[in-house]
Amino acid sequence: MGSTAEGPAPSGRRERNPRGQGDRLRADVVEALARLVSDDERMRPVSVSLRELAREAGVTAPAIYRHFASVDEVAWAVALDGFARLVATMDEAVAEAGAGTGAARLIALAQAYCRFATENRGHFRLMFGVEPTLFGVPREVEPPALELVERWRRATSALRDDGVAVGDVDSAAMYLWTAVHGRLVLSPLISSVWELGDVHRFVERLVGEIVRVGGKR
Amino acid sequence: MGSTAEGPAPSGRRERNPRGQGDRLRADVVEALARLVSDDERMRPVSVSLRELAREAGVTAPAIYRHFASVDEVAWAVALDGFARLVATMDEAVAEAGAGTGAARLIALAQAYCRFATENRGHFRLMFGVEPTLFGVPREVEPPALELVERWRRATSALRDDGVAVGDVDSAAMYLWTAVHGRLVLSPLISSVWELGDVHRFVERLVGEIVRVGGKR
DNA sequence: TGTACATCAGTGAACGCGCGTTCACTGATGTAC
DNA sequence: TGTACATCAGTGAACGCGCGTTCACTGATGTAC
Repeated sequence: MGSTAEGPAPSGRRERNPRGQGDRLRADVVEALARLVSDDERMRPVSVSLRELAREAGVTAPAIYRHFASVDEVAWAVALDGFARLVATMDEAVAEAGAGTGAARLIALAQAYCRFATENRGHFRLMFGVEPTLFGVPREVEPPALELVERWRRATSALRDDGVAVGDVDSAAMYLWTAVHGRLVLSPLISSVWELGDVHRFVERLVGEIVRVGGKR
Repeated sequence: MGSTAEGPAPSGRRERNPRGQGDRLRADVVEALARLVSDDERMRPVSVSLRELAREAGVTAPAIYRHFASVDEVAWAVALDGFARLVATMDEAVAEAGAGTGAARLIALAQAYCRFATENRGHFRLMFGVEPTLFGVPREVEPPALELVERWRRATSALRDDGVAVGDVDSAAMYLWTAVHGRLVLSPLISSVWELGDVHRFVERLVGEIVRVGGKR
């Protein structure tokens, strides 16, 4: 799906793709939707029209049909792209922190998760919409989510490298993920109330508590 | 705002309201939107048209304008109603568990939160939309959210009644709320993966961990 | 090397539809005298 | 008690608009002979 820089990309007139590479429009359309959905200016709801999407991609509306049956399909592609990129980001973060302790790697993983969420709000919203549907079409969200589950689980069980007795790995991983995710989702509602510092400090505290509960072996 | 039973209400023809009570349509419209947004059959996205809303309320479109300037306003009313009802539900649950320990009351509070979320998915989605906007209109979400914050805080600090040394109340309350909320939001994605039992067991475990970390005084 | 043809990546016009919004109206109910 | 009037709670028709979708088309580029 390619890396989708969600920055302020130009949305002017496109130049036509060369012969063998019509699929490039597909990627362009996915990027266009990601841009629209994460546009802070307009703060639009998740609903986007096919014509608007075409405009953003610099193309006429019927051209979309060559690659997607509907806007729903594009939204699904954006979500899948988001999962792939989030997993890649988390893997990179863990690899970079490879030299440190297991706790350091877990913190790096969680912080990568938070960074992705704040830097790719459009993707994040599409991926984790409260409903198991995107634009009204039910999707099989679990398979991509499984990749995430695996990362949290691995990083949590790696705490054992420090000699921490992590009891139930699944339970601890779940606990960490849900707390981080909930904090990300709730933060706009309560940012001014609960002055717990930024998300990264929150993550460090959570991991610290898990380690403390587990205790040293 | 009245109690909005989100059940399968009839949406046929309305009979006109008597003279002094035109405001009853206002409540009817709010209920109609809550019904539409939480309609599992159609699983519609958050976007609803004013005409569709009018149909659901059994009224013609212009009649909406007497009470609301736009669908956004109705959505906001639904969200506010949801906050009020959630707070009321939590208060009731705590009152009912009043005889038990502080931990029991905290568990009752959290479980009431979960019950509301699963039984009022439409309200819940509107209240906690990832974006701090409803239908594109930015709203002052923090004031109603403050009521919730206060409840979590009070119930958490009440753990002291059991002799539990709750360190930083805000921190513990935040931790519990975000974990519960995140679990609710993520559950459709991972329900089959993480077999941690139902939400209520999850809540009990979370509270148990807080108590364990705090320890007895 | 030239030429006919096929394919590809879209365009532009057109359709019928539901939308938000306005406006003048209707008819039931209350109120003043 | 009767009657004129005001108000209230909506209706119904109409507007212009953007939408999703279809269709025939265009013109550039590759391929066969």
